[in-house]
Amino acid sequence: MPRSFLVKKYFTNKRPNYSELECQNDTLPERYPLAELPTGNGGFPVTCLTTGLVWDVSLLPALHVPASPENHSSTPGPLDLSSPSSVSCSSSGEEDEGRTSDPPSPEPTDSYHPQQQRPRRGSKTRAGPREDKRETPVTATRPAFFCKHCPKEYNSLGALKMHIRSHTLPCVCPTCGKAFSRPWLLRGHIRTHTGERPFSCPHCNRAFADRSNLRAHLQTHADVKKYQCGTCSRTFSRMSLLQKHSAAGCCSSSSA
DNA sequence: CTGGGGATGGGGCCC
DNA sequence: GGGGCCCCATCCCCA
Repeated sequence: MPRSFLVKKYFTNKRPNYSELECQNDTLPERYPLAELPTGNGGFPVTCLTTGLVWDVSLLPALHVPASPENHSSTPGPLDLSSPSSVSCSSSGEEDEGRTSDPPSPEPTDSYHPQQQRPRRGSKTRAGPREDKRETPVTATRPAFFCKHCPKEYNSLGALKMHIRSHTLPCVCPTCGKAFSRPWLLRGHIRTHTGERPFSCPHCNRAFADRSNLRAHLQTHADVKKYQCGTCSRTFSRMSLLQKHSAAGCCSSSSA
Protein backbone atom coordinates (compact mmCIF):
# COMPACT_ATOMS: atom_id res chain seq x y z
CA MET A 1 0.00 0.00 0.00
CA PRO A 2 0.99 3.53 -0.01
CA ARG A 3 3.32 2.83 2.66
CA SER A 4 5.61 4.93 0.75
CA PHE A 5 4.33 7.86 2.57
CA LEU A 6 6.12 6.55 5.45
CA VAL A 7 9.34 6.77 3.78
CA LYS A 8 10.24 10.29 4.06
CA LYS A 9 13.15 11.49 2.23
CA TYR A 10 14.71 13.97 4.43
CA PHE A 11 17.93 13.01 3.01
CA THR A 12 17.18 15.15 0.15
CA ASN A 13 18.23 18.64 0.22
CA LYS A 14 14.71 19.47 0.90
CA ARG A 15 14.48 18.88 4.51
CA PRO A 16 13.32 21.77 6.52
CA ASN A 17 15.61 22.86 9.17
CA TYR A 18 13.75 22.35 12.24
CA SER A 19 16.62 20.59 13.51
CA GLU A 20 16.71 23.13 16.07
CA LEU A 21 13.17 22.65 16.83
CA GLU A 22 13.10 19.19 17.87
CA CYS A 23 15.36 16.60 18.79
CA GLN A 24 17.35 14.86 16.35
CA ASN A 25 15.47 11.82 16.96
CA ASP A 26 17.72 9.62 15.30
CA THR A 27 15.76 7.11 17.02
CA LEU A 28 12.64 8.24 15.51
CA PRO A 29 12.08 6.51 12.33
CA GLU A 30 11.41 8.97 9.68
CA ARG A 31 8.31 7.27 8.75
CA TYR A 32 5.73 5.32 10.49
CA PRO A 33 6.87 1.90 10.93
CA LEU A 34 4.21 1.91 13.43
CA ALA A 35 4.59 -1.64 13.97
CA GLU A 36 7.96 -0.90 15.24
CA LEU A 37 7.44 2.39 16.68
CA PRO A 38 9.66 3.25 19.49
CA THR A 39 7.50 1.85 22.05
CA GLY A 40 7.93 2.57 25.61
CA ASN A 41 11.30 2.69 27.04
CA GLY A 42 12.94 5.64 25.68
CA GLY A 43 11.92 4.88 22.24
CA PHE A 44 10.46 8.25 22.30
CA PRO A 45 12.03 11.21 20.93
CA VAL A 46 11.24 13.33 23.79
CA THR A 47 14.65 13.34 24.99
CA CYS A 48 16.52 15.46 22.76
CA LEU A 49 17.26 18.97 22.55
CA THR A 50 18.05 21.00 25.43
CA THR A 51 21.53 20.25 24.75
CA GLY A 52 22.77 22.01 21.79
CA LEU A 53 19.89 23.22 19.91
CA VAL A 54 18.08 25.81 21.58
CA TRP A 55 15.05 26.30 19.68
CA ASP A 56 15.19 29.95 19.47
CA VAL A 57 14.91 30.95 22.90
CA SER A 58 16.63 34.02 21.95
CA LEU A 59 13.59 35.05 20.14
CA LEU A 60 11.36 34.50 22.98
CA PRO A 61 11.05 37.75 24.68
CA ALA A 62 12.56 37.26 27.95
CA LEU A 63 12.52 33.77 28.55
CA HIS A 64 14.42 32.77 31.49
CA VAL A 65 12.71 29.64 31.85
CA PRO A 66 14.17 27.94 34.73
CA ALA A 67 13.38 24.79 33.02
CA SER A 68 11.58 23.54 35.92
CA PRO A 69 11.88 19.88 36.24
CA GLU A 70 8.31 19.61 37.00
CA ASN A 71 7.51 20.27 33.54
CA HIS A 72 8.96 17.38 31.97
CA SER A 73 7.45 14.20 32.71
CA SER A 74 5.03 14.12 30.00
CA THR A 75 6.83 11.60 28.12
CA PRO A 76 4.30 10.57 25.67
CA GLY A 77 3.12 7.20 26.39
CA PRO A 78 3.78 4.89 23.66
CA LEU A 79 0.66 4.13 21.92
CA ASP A 80 0.86 0.71 20.80
CA LEU A 81 -1.37 1.21 17.95
CA SER A 82 -1.99 -1.68 15.84
CA SER A 83 -0.44 -0.54 12.70
CA PRO A 84 -1.80 1.95 10.41
CA SER A 85 0.57 0.68 7.99
CA SER A 86 -1.09 2.05 5.05
CA VAL A 87 -2.56 5.32 4.50
CA SER A 88 -4.89 5.78 1.75
CA CYS A 89 -4.36 9.11 0.39
CA SER A 90 -5.37 9.39 -3.09
CA SER A 91 -4.36 12.30 -5.02
CA SER A 92 -1.01 12.36 -3.60
CA GLY A 93 -1.42 8.83 -2.78
CA GLU A 94 1.84 7.81 -1.56
CA GLU A 95 3.10 11.15 -0.91
CA ASP A 96 4.81 10.94 2.29
CA GLU A 97 3.65 14.25 3.25
CA GLY A 98 6.20 15.47 5.51
CA ARG A 99 4.99 18.46 7.12
CA THR A 100 4.75 19.20 10.53
CA SER A 101 6.74 16.98 12.35
CA ASP A 102 8.70 15.05 10.26
CA PRO A 103 11.49 13.80 12.08
CA PRO A 104 13.60 16.71 12.57
CA SER A 105 16.55 16.65 10.49
CA PRO A 106 19.62 16.38 12.51
CA GLU A 107 20.97 19.35 10.92
CA PRO A 108 22.58 21.83 13.18
CA THR A 109 21.60 24.52 10.90
CA ASP A 110 20.51 27.77 12.15
CA SER A 111 18.21 27.97 14.97
CA TYR A 112 14.61 27.98 14.41
CA HIS A 113 13.60 31.44 13.57
CA PRO A 114 9.96 31.70 13.89
CA GLN A 115 8.29 33.70 11.37
CA GLN A 116 10.10 36.49 9.93
CA GLN A 117 13.43 35.68 11.24
CA ARG A 118 13.83 32.56 9.40
CA PRO A 119 14.23 32.96 5.75
CA ARG A 120 12.17 30.30 4.32
CA ARG A 121 13.73 27.64 2.44
CA GLY A 122 15.05 29.47 -0.47
CA SER A 123 15.23 32.53 1.58
CA LYS A 124 13.23 34.07 -1.04
CA THR A 125 11.57 36.28 1.39
CA ARG A 126 8.02 35.57 1.32
CA ALA A 127 5.81 38.53 1.52
CA GLY A 128 6.75 39.32 4.98
CA PRO A 129 5.69 37.40 7.97
CA ARG A 130 2.91 35.81 6.25
CA GLU A 131 1.03 38.86 5.72
CA ASP A 132 0.15 37.73 2.40
CA LYS A 133 -1.66 34.87 3.83
CA ARG A 134 -5.28 35.08 4.47
CA GLU A 135 -5.53 38.49 3.08
CA THR A 136 -4.68 38.02 -0.48
CA PRO A 137 -7.09 40.35 -2.04
CA VAL A 138 -7.07 38.45 -5.23
CA THR A 139 -6.47 41.19 -7.55
CA ALA A 140 -9.12 41.63 -10.05
CA THR A 141 -6.76 41.27 -12.91
CA ARG A 142 -6.02 37.71 -12.13
CA PRO A 143 -8.06 34.89 -13.41
CA ALA A 144 -10.27 33.44 -10.82
CA PHE A 145 -10.78 29.79 -10.18
CA PHE A 146 -13.94 28.94 -8.42
CA CYS A 147 -14.57 25.98 -6.25
CA LYS A 148 -17.49 23.99 -7.40
CA HIS A 149 -18.18 22.85 -3.90
CA CYS A 150 -18.27 26.19 -2.21
CA PRO A 151 -18.22 29.87 -3.02
CA LYS A 152 -14.52 30.23 -2.64
CA GLU A 153 -12.37 31.44 -5.43
CA TYR A 154 -8.64 31.39 -6.00
CA ASN A 155 -6.28 33.09 -8.29
CA SER A 156 -4.46 29.97 -9.22
CA LEU A 157 -5.51 26.56 -10.22
CA GLY A 158 -3.10 25.03 -7.83
CA ALA A 159 -4.62 26.86 -4.94
CA LEU A 160 -8.02 25.81 -6.03
CA LYS A 161 -7.02 22.21 -6.33
CA MET A 162 -5.54 22.33 -2.91
CA HIS A 163 -8.71 23.78 -1.62
CA ILE A 164 -10.84 21.20 -3.31
CA ARG A 165 -9.04 18.57 -1.40
CA SER A 166 -10.61 19.96 1.68
CA HIS A 167 -13.86 18.83 0.17
CA THR A 168 -12.76 15.54 -1.17
CA LEU A 169 -10.55 14.59 1.73
CA PRO A 170 -8.47 12.11 -0.15
CA CYS A 171 -6.23 11.13 2.69
CA VAL A 172 -7.75 8.53 4.91
CA CYS A 173 -6.36 7.22 8.12
CA PRO A 174 -6.00 3.49 7.88
CA THR A 175 -6.51 3.19 11.56
CA CYS A 176 -9.66 5.09 12.22
CA GLY A 177 -10.82 6.01 8.80
CA LYS A 178 -10.78 9.68 9.38
CA ALA A 179 -10.19 11.61 6.22
CA PHE A 180 -8.01 14.61 5.65
CA SER A 181 -7.39 16.98 2.88
CA ARG A 182 -3.67 16.72 2.88
CA PRO A 183 -1.21 14.02 3.49
CA TRP A 184 0.64 15.85 6.15
CA LEU A 185 -2.55 16.44 8.01
CA LEU A 186 -3.08 12.77 7.96
CA ARG A 187 0.39 12.22 9.09
CA GLY A 188 -0.11 14.49 11.98
CA HIS A 189 -3.25 12.65 12.79
CA ILE A 190 -1.52 9.35 12.67
CA ARG A 191 0.73 10.58 15.35
CA THR A 192 -2.21 10.69 17.61
CA HIS A 193 -2.41 6.97 17.13
CA THR A 194 1.23 6.22 17.33
CA GLY A 195 2.05 8.59 20.06
CA GLU A 196 4.95 9.87 18.14
CA ARG A 197 6.07 13.28 19.30
CA PRO A 198 8.98 14.51 17.35
CA PHE A 199 8.98 17.99 18.75
CA SER A 200 10.25 18.51 22.18
CA CYS A 201 10.60 21.61 24.23
CA PRO A 202 14.15 22.53 24.94
CA HIS A 203 13.13 23.90 28.27
CA CYS A 204 11.08 21.22 29.81
CA ASN A 205 11.52 18.28 27.53
CA ARG A 206 7.88 18.04 26.98
CA ALA A 207 7.22 16.59 23.61
CA PHE A 208 4.63 17.41 21.05
CA ALA A 209 3.34 15.78 17.97
CA ASP A 210 2.88 19.01 16.20
CA ARG A 211 5.30 21.80 15.73
CA SER A 212 2.65 24.40 16.09
CA ASN A 213 1.75 23.06 19.43
CA LEU A 214 5.31 23.14 20.50
CA ARG A 215 5.49 26.69 19.37
CA ALA A 216 2.50 27.55 21.43
CA HIS A 217 3.96 25.71 24.32
CA LEU A 218 7.16 27.67 24.12
CA GLN A 219 5.13 30.71 24.73
CA THR A 220 4.30 29.42 28.11
CA HIS A 221 7.95 29.58 28.96
CA ALA A 222 8.24 33.13 27.91
CA ASP A 223 8.01 35.82 30.50
CA VAL A 224 6.44 38.02 28.02
CA LYS A 225 3.98 36.25 25.89
CA LYS A 226 3.31 36.92 22.35
CA TYR A 227 -0.16 38.31 22.71
CA GLN A 228 -0.61 41.33 24.81
CA CYS A 229 -3.69 43.04 26.03
CA GLY A 230 -3.68 46.58 24.87
CA THR A 231 -5.32 47.73 28.02
CA CYS A 232 -3.67 46.02 30.88
CA SER A 233 -0.56 44.97 29.07
CA ARG A 234 -1.00 41.51 30.28
CA THR A 235 0.40 39.01 27.91
CA PHE A 236 -0.89 35.66 26.82
CA SER A 237 0.59 32.74 25.11
CA ARG A 238 -2.30 32.34 22.77
CA MET A 239 -4.49 34.57 20.83
CA SER A 240 -7.48 32.71 22.10
CA LEU A 241 -6.49 33.45 25.65
CA LEU A 242 -6.14 37.08 24.91
CA GLN A 243 -9.51 37.04 23.28
CA LYS A 244 -11.03 35.37 26.25
CA HIS A 245 -9.37 37.89 28.44
CA SER A 246 -10.79 40.69 26.42
CA ALA A 247 -14.17 39.15 26.32
CA ALA A 248 -14.05 38.72 30.02
CA GLY A 249 -13.95 42.41 30.43
CA CYS A 250 -10.51 43.82 30.79
CA CYS A 251 -10.40 45.64 27.60
CA SER A 252 -13.61 44.69 26.03
CA SER A 253 -14.12 48.12 24.68
CA SER A 254 -10.64 49.03 23.76
CA SER A 255 -8.94 47.85 20.71
CA ALA A 256 -8.17 44.30 21.38
C1' DC B 1 -12.50 31.31 34.50
C1' DT B 2 -7.87 30.89 32.90
C1' DG B 3 -4.14 28.51 30.93
C1' DG B 4 -2.41 25.11 28.19
C1' DG B 5 -2.27 20.98 25.30
C1' DG B 6 -4.17 18.24 21.32
C1' DA B 7 -5.77 18.14 16.88
C1' DT B 8 -6.93 20.26 12.47
C1' DG B 9 -7.75 23.31 8.69
C1' DG B 10 -6.02 26.17 5.25
C1' DG B 11 -3.27 29.39 2.41
C1' DG B 12 1.21 30.59 0.59
C1' DC B 13 5.94 29.70 -0.78
C1' DC B 14 9.62 26.81 -2.54
C1' DC B 15 11.51 23.03 -5.15
C1' DG C 1 1.69 22.45 -12.30
C1' DG C 2 2.25 19.40 -8.58
C1' DG C 3 4.04 18.07 -4.40
C1' DG C 4 5.99 19.18 -0.13
C1' DC C 5 6.53 22.04 3.73
C1' DC C 6 5.78 25.94 6.75
C1' DC C 7 3.27 28.76 9.67
C1' DC C 8 -0.84 30.75 11.45
C1' DA C 9 -5.30 30.30 13.31
C1' DT C 10 -8.82 27.80 15.77
C1' DC C 11 -11.67 24.78 18.13
C1' DC C 12 -12.19 21.51 21.76
C1' DC C 13 -11.15 19.62 26.02
C1' DC C 14 -8.99 19.18 30.37
C1' DA C 15 -6.59 20.66 34.68
